[in-house]
Amino acid sequence: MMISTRGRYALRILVDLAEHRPEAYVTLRELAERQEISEKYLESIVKELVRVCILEGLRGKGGGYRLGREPEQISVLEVLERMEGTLAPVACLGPEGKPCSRAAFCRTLPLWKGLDETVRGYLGQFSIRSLMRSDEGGYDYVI
Amino acid sequence: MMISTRGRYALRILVDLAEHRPEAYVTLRELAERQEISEKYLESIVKELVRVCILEGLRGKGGGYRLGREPEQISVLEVLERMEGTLAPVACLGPEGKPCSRAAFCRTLPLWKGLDETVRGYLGQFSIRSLMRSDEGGYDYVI
DNA sequence: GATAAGCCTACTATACCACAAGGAAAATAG
DNA sequence: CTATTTTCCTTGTGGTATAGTAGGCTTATC
Repeated sequence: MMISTRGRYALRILVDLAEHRPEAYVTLRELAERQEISEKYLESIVKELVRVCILEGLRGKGGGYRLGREPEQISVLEVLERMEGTLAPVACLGPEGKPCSRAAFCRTLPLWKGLDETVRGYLGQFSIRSLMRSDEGGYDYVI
Repeated sequence: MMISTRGRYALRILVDLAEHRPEAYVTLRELAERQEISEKYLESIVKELVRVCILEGLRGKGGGYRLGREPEQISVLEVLERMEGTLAPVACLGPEGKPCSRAAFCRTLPLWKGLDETVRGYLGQFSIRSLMRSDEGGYDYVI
């Protein structure tokens, strides 16, 4: 499986926050219940999103989490790359990209480079806004 | 990492076989040495490729492995799907696709479906032939 | 009889995944 | 000031998958 729960849950709670009371703070408990995700596990995901300013956290009563930017300013690609570490199909294209000794004559490297570009190009088209139900971009599913 | 060594090694040895003496049988030892892959580990990969008739094995002296089809008839997508089990980005799109209870209102499912189609569309363009070196003289065994 | 695939079990080592536990720190209400 | 709320932070844990390693036995071919 290419996308782990960390990336998937992150997208889901971001869309949830964008759809429910965008300026208010929503508690972790409320998010976890609505999305049917373990509260403690979700905490570790949300922590990362706060760290990179995609989310804002507020402590104390009336606190919780809200989006750090407008939904259209949050790229699906960025969220997934943050949460997954990398989306690169092979290690030599990853962030720690240690150059492979066979790279000069590797028959498959161009294939992986193209795949990487294809995936990033696809995911780069979407924002949290484009995943929302209210959006008119063809993702309007009837419940 | 999205593509494991099983898929990557499989592609590499298929291209290797396509480039070196396409009609002859090549021993596992020769393949392993040339591709710098552990012989025992490669055995498990090759076994699977024989099982699905992408490779042909011949026992005894003069035996080894050769392609079971022409290089242009072997799809990169097929090889990777065989070796990786699935390329689906999320479990609910995989082969054992257990339908998620949230599918009806899932905001991200269309995203994953599109990603799956994008990846399969990209990889479906390539064959083992298209990964072969064809610009320099020595290795170009065009059939 | 040498060679080499085919098949089998078992074992290690590492890493990541999906979560759980408990407490510290900060904000707010009374 | 105290109690409550809620995030923030560190640590641990069981399970699964990856990437091998090791060895032996069978079968087929030259």
